[in-house]
Amino acid sequence: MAPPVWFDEESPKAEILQAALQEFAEFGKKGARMQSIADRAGVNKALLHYYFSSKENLHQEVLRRVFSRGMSQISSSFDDTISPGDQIRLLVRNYFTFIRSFPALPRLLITEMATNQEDVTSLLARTFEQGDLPIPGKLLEVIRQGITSGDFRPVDPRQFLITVIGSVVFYFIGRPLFQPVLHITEEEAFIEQRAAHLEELLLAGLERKE
Amino acid sequence: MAPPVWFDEESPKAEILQAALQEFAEFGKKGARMQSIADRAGVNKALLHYYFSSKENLHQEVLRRVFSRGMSQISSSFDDTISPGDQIRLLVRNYFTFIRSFPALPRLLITEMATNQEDVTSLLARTFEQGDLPIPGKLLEVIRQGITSGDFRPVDPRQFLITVIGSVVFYFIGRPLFQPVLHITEEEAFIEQRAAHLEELLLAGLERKE
DNA sequence: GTCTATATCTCGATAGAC
DNA sequence: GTCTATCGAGATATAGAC
Repeated sequence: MAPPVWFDEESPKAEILQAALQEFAEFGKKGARMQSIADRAGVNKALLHYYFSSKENLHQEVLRRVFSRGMSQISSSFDDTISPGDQIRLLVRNYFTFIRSFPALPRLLITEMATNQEDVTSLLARTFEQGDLPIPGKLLEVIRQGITSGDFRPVDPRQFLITVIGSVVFYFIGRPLFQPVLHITEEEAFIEQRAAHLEELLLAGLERKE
Repeated sequence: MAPPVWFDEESPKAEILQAALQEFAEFGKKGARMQSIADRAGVNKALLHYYFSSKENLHQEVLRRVFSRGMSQISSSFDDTISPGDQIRLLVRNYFTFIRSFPALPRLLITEMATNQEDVTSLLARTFEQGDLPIPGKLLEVIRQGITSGDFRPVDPRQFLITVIGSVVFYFIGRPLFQPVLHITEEEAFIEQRAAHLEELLLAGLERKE
């Protein structure tokens, strides 16, 4: 699968950001090489420093942009006119589709969460300040609605949120591992199936039994 | 929470392994520093090379030991005399408890999966050859049982497996992030609650509605 | 703004005394 | 077996020409 284009301007700056995104997602902050980023971007290594002054700073810039971009994309997942159950379905489906469209993103964030907790936390905090995050804000709200309307079991929305993100994201992190171990032959089909599986399983787990 | 002791012998070798485990879990293979491992272990840096010759090799040793240790611990989760539903409950509960007892483990493996896929894959392959892994082998079997007995919906066991691991593991990866963002004040209680939540949600999602 | 050349630094690894 | 001292590779960062 060809890497999706996130920074598609034709300026060198955009090329560098795109290349850096790839490199960081693949090797993590420490593992990434400035030379390699320069090569991918087709520019000189010194230019990276001209535009972003340091590797540290470049990394911050990439995270910041990808993150806010991702958030706004998720926002479109909500539709107040449908039932809580359908809203959850829609959200899971859209979140899955979004992550699928950029499978390197979970790795980028996970690696960051694992090694550089403060950075991500402060990044999140800053994003929070700029406006409401649909996740978790909106999701939590929908679950509370479903509980009061009697559609859902009385689950802790925070727990459910973590479960959704974890189960969606995890496949794309462990992908190269699952393929051999679980004998996944046709991956495209398996991924399609996974979207449906999560939608069904998570909703069934949430709904009250009658 | 104090880091659990995995290599509790008092030999320098064990001290180094324990320290390396912490360091690798925190920073990944590339990010880990031999000097820092030596400091944690309270030994000289040269000793690391004396015992393990290279960073690469030390890393391999840590992964190998932790992994086989973890696997044997999970094995005790199965009990053929109870219903498929209860077996799943038990498995989720035990798996959760195990991960909880060593929260650095997910990070160790995830960081590895994210940046160094080949290493983990080959490690898994080798573990496979030595005998059956309870996960996935035994879990897949239980699910198939439950489906034929009519207790479970006809889910793909592989999908369910990924969902279980992902949702259990994810909290411990993102922990430092969730606390501020989700306003988790009493973490011990939240973790207890999470075990119950996963048990309920995953089983409810799996069971056939009547 | 973009390049070449080079300085500087970090870190894994080794040599050698004890 | 354990330490001190140091080497050398590889990477970030900068100086300076164009």
